[in-house]
Amino acid sequence: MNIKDVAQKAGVSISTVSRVINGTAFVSEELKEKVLQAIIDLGYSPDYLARGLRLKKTFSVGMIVPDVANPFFAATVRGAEEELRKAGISLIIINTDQEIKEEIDAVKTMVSKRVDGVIFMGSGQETEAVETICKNKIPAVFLDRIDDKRFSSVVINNYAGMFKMMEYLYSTNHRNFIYLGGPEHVKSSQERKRAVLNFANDHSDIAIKCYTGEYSYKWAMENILPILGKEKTPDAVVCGNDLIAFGVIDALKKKGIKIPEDVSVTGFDDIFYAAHYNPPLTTVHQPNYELGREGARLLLGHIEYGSEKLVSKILPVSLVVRDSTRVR
Amino acid sequence: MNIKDVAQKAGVSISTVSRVINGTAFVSEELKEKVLQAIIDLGYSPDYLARGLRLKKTFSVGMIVPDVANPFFAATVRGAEEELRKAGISLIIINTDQEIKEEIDAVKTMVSKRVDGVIFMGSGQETEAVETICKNKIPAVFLDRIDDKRFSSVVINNYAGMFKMMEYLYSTNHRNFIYLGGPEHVKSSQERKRAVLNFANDHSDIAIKCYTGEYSYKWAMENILPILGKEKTPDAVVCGNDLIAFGVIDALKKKGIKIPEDVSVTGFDDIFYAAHYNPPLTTVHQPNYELGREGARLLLGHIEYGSEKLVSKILPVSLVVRDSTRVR
DNA sequence: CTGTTAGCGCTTTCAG
DNA sequence: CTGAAAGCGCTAACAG
Repeated sequence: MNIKDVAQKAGVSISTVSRVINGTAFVSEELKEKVLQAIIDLGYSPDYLARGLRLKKTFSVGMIVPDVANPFFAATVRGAEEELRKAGISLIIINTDQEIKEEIDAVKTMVSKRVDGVIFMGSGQETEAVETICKNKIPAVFLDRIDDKRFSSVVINNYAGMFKMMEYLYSTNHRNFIYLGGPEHVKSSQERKRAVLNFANDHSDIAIKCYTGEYSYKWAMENILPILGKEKTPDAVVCGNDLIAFGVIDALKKKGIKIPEDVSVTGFDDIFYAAHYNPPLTTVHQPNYELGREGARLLLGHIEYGSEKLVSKILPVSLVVRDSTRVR
Repeated sequence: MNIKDVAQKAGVSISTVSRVINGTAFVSEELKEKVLQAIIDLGYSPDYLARGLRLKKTFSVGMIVPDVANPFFAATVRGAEEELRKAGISLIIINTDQEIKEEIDAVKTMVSKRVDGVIFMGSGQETEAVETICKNKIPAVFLDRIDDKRFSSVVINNYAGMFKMMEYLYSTNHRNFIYLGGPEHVKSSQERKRAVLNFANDHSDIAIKCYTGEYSYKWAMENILPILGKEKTPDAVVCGNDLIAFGVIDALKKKGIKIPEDVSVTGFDDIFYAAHYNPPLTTVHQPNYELGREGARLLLGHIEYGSEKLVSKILPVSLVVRDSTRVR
């Protein structure tokens, strides 16, 4: 079932069929009618592979993401897919678990698939992967991670978010902090930590201890107690993201420590569950869905208009005060 | 940059290059060496479009899913992607929000993209979409929805899960129920409701009222209070899924009704947040990740081995008792 | 063991 | 306004 069959059935040439499908040239009403009818009769649908081969376009973009099962990334994927679909482009996703080898493989796959562009949410150590993208001149936009002058990116204002959080905690009389951050090599993680540190530096009455590890529930769960063991109990445990905060909360609760009565705990991301956790989490809201949308839009700009203009968009965040913190 | 360039650089014919890439025939060590070197020097990677056009394969499968941003589906997508990736196949996802029109469009896109297969999580009313899949002879497996004799499927044992829940509640002296279920036309929803009804029928001392709507937090939140207004307060509100349960919990809490002291609330799905909700939710655990994996495996069987054998796999579920229910 | 060649289904000159 | 034909990059006969 191909364009030839349609042409035959309609009694025209294949070029005519192509022309009515794509509207690339005028075709007399009469022939157009016949062709359209033949297409319906045969249930024909054009082969995007062949078209792509010819046009050097695949009408698909790849999204490289740490883990779709993580609610944080899921929303971003959804935003991107929706925006792309509007433009008639489909989304291929690959999960990397932030592993460098997987990221490289993912990019190679994208290259072979000849995707029209790539949306990349990387580990922050994706140098080889990035080089491959560069070498193959694939339009790409980076989300909330690396900041590489050669690419467009959209990032969330991690620094400002965490700074706001510190301001709030300070204003509610928290002075003694433990900071539990994400991986050292991840951009967002660095920014959040930098904000905490800078704020602390500006206030001589603040005491703070920083630990970094993974952006995960499990890591926090396993490490907060040992850490707490060797520090004096803080006023607040400030966490690099909500998952870490959840781990901290659960570990502390199990230990009989009350939140927020004994210690305040804060997160970052405001994933869906944050509002419903026990206790509801004070955190920084970030527009994940928007992140995906904006990324897709930027990429579309590069693809459709071949826009060479690099854009770095910064999405604003906002503080959400709930019940995991209290005035001291 | 194509196979011809490589051939030229290596001083061999394109077929030789093709042969070393695909290992489809013996090539002398000498030439193989040269070709491999040329590939590296040029940074060549084969064009899957062209290969696909020739082979009539795209090495990609489509996954049609209501909403990746929904944690329930996200895990399934992840499971499928992982399994598929192992087999060198990539995953194209499309969100439909369970809208029939979107489902049909999604299938059409898949047809045009000539995906090697489709994993479908539909609304339950996807007849036209299904017909299109049939007509185009696309290998497909259905997940947790429709049960159509023409396709393989993997479903979660919804009936057994909800039945277990009712048994548990009955054994803990709940007699008066309100059931808040998902959409009438969704298979999983029907099964869950059927279990509730059957159980109730077998026990003359049970009183129950059933309401159905959407599998969503919002719907539950908006509807539970009006419903409660016209019924006498039940021992338990049994919900079609966790999202509904969350909505119910939040609505009741806001109204000052205590859970589980005043009324027990149960969910279904055991999404990540269920364990951390306030209160932690008694629910039925289902293996979402496994669902995706199994679906992918079945599909791979159909694609790779052209297996015509239809398989219907039923994944077991288990009851998870937490703190949103109490013995009465 | 290696090279030549014919398509896969489509778009797009180039003629008419 | 319409058709014939070339060619996108690749694989797989077929011939040597």
